This record gives sequence, C-alpha cells and structure tokens, in this order.
Amino acid sequence: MKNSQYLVELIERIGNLLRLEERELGKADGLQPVHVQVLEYLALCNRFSNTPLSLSRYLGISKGTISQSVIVLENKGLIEKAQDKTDRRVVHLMLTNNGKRVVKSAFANEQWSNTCERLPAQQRERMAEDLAQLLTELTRQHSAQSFGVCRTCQHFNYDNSNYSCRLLQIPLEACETAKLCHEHSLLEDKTEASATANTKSHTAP
Amino acid sequence: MKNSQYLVELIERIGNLLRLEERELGKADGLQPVHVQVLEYLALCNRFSNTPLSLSRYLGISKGTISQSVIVLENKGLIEKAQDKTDRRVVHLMLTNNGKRVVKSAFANEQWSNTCERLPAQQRERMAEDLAQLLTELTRQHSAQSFGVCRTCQHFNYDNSNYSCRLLQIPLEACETAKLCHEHSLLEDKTEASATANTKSHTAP
DNA sequence: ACTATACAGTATCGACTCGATACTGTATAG
DNA sequence: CTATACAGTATCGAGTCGATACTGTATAGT
Repeated sequence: MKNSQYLVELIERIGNLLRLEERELGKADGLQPVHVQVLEYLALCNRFSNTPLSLSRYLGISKGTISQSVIVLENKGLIEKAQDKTDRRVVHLMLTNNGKRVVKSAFANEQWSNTCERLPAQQRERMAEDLAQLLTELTRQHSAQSFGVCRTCQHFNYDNSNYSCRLLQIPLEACETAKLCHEHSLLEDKTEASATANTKSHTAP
Repeated sequence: MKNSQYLVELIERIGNLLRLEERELGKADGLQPVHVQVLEYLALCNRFSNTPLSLSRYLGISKGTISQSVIVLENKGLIEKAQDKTDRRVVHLMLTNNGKRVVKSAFANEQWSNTCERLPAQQRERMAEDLAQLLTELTRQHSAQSFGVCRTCQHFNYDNSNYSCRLLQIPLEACETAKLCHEHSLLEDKTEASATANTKSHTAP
C-alpha cells in the first residue's frame, strides 16, 4: 500500500514534468499543453479515430471541452474538419500541412525521448511492458477505451497477405496497422491478464 | 527512439487518467486537480518545504499561479498561512483540520492504489525503481529540484541516534525524516548514477 | 550605515480549460 | 413515422496559467 502510494506519487511527478515540457513545446506556436496532445493524437491515430469524440475519450476530457480546443486549433490553421461521408453527424479532424509541421517539430524537440535514451535499452523495454500493463488495468478500472495499436487488436485480421478489421469489415493498408484505433480491444490471451480480469478470484490455486 | 516514443505515450496516457481521477476526487469538495495535488503535497512535505515557492517548483507551475490556487484553498478553509519567524518574506502553508480530512479521504478513495495492488509486488517494486531513475534523469534535464524523502538526502545525518540536516544545521524528529524536502539532494554514490551524471563520458572503461 | 540587488510572494490581465447544460442535426429502432 | 439515441456545438461561470508589474524583506558591497 505504502508501495503503491509511492508509485502514484512518482507517476504524478513525471506527468507534471511532461506537461511542463508540452507547455514549452507549444509556446512557440501559442499552444496549450492540450493542443499539443491533440495534434500528437491526430498524428498517431487511424482514419476511424480522428473524431472529437475519440479525442475526448483518449484525453479523458468532455466532448464539449474538446470542441473548444478544436475550434482554437482550427482558427490557427493547424487542423481541418471534414464531414463523414456515411454518417453525417460525424466529423473527421485532419492535420493541415502546417499542423503536420508543428507536430513533427514537437516530436523532434521532445527532451523526453533523449532522456529515455539515456536509460539502458533493456530497462526501457521492461518499463514499457510494465507501464502498458498498468495502463490496461487502469483502463479497465475506468471502463475506458484501450486505444491500442490496430495490429494488436482482437479484431485485427491478417489473411493471405491482406490486412483487415473484422469489426468494421474493412480492408486495411499496411501502414494503418501501426496506428491507434478507438475500437481497439485487447487480446485476452495471457493467463495473467485473464486472471486479473476476474474481479474476485476464489483464491483457489 | 521508437521505443522511447512509446514510453512517452504510455506515461502521457497514464498521467491523463490520473488527472481524470483527481478531478473526480476533488469534485465532492469543488476542487480542481491542482488543488488536490497541492493538498497532497502539503500532507507529504516537511516544515521547510510548505511554501508557495516550493509548491510551484514541485508542481512545475509559476509562483503567480500557485498564489491564486492558494487563495482559493484558503477561502475554502482547507489551508492556513503563517509567516516565517526568521525570514518574514516567507509564508508557510498548513493544512487545517478540514484540509487534513479532505486529503485523507482523497488518499483513501484513490482508485489508483487499488489498481497498483493488483500488479505483482515484485513488479511494483521494479517499476518504482525504474520510474525513480527516470524521474532523476528528467529532474536533471530540467534542472529542477529532486524533492526526495529527507532520509535519502545527501545532507541527512544520523548520529548517536539523533537525526539532523547538515545543510540547514537543524535537528530532525524521526517522523520528519520520511517527508519530502525541497532542499533534497541526491546521493551520487551508485556507479551507474555517477556514470550518467557525466554528460559526456569519454567511453573509457 | 546605506544603497543596490536578490528574493518571496501578490495583484491584475487576458487567453484558455473545463464541466454543465441546453441545443441542433442526423441516424436508427420499434 | 415517431421515439430515441447519438455526434457535435454554443454558452456560461469558475478557475488555471503565464506575463508583467508590483510590495515588502533580506543581504551583500562599498
């Protein structure tokens, strides 16, 4: 318990430093931390997941709030809206060339990556695994969406050297399979994962 | 590099979930996430570190902003100010009984700890170590203060069953040695740590 | 002792976040 | 064909946040 407390404290502090850095990154373009996060998400997500709603779920803020931030970014000429062809309620957000430029420079100037590089590769690997697992638990707890990479999804299908999504019944380009999807659903294969999924185990071996 | 990018993304998402939870925790008392963080910090720090300036350094925001939040918390009757006896520029912030109650309930209702509990103890331990190291690197990079626990500090002194701080030349109570200090300075003993401290090593064994 | 300077904290301003609420327009089920 | 669900927006008010300019206190240099 004391142990967990310490872990929370650590992540909280690291998160604060991350926000601090995002603030610095965005300052040149007059962007808030959230704006940087929005642009980064749009650079990483696939074409089904670039909507205001997905954005709000990913960032854990209300859709009304996202709507505001989107307007700001639109006015700055960093993103553009496009109505969905099949469902006209839905809006797709796309980075403009200017937006892509900003995101690129944000990724490039991220001190973070440099800092991470300093840690031994093995440790980085281990941390990524551990944190991914923690995120999975947290996601479950908040009954939030997992937003994983397409090709790690339950619905992902690779057949006859063609990629597709079983859920959406849509073929996928190779490059798309590395992007984030809001429909992402975790594979429940690992025995450990499925064990923790039982909220109350019977403590029987 | 791709690896580091993923690590950053993970921590960012986890950080967002943490803020989301802080928002929920504070809602009952009409508090913003920052307010919760302020109260938690004040509950954890020692008597030299409960000032607006330390707070702003710890949270990575400007002192003007902290000043605002402090006023809000003061108006809500959760903290009190007291002028420092020796340096009258300095203000000490203390939790009122009401404030202590709020912090206590915040800690207790933290879903986080529960989630962390679900991970194997060994993994938690390992993550804490890894993250602590990452935090150290980040702190160095941002030339920020480390804000560690008193008894892990360079200036900490244990002699003849008495605790004291060599820097401030002040005796310490046993319970104080487990609190966060803004004067905290890391021990540079570990060979690994001192190796990374040399920003440009000569790659000589 | 006196002045320059450093420093802790505050006040004020403007752009923005954020949730809450109420709303519009679109899709879909009964 | 009408409920109802849903994606997104507009508006409001409390509050964040940095920037800037300020007050009051400490301390170093002469």
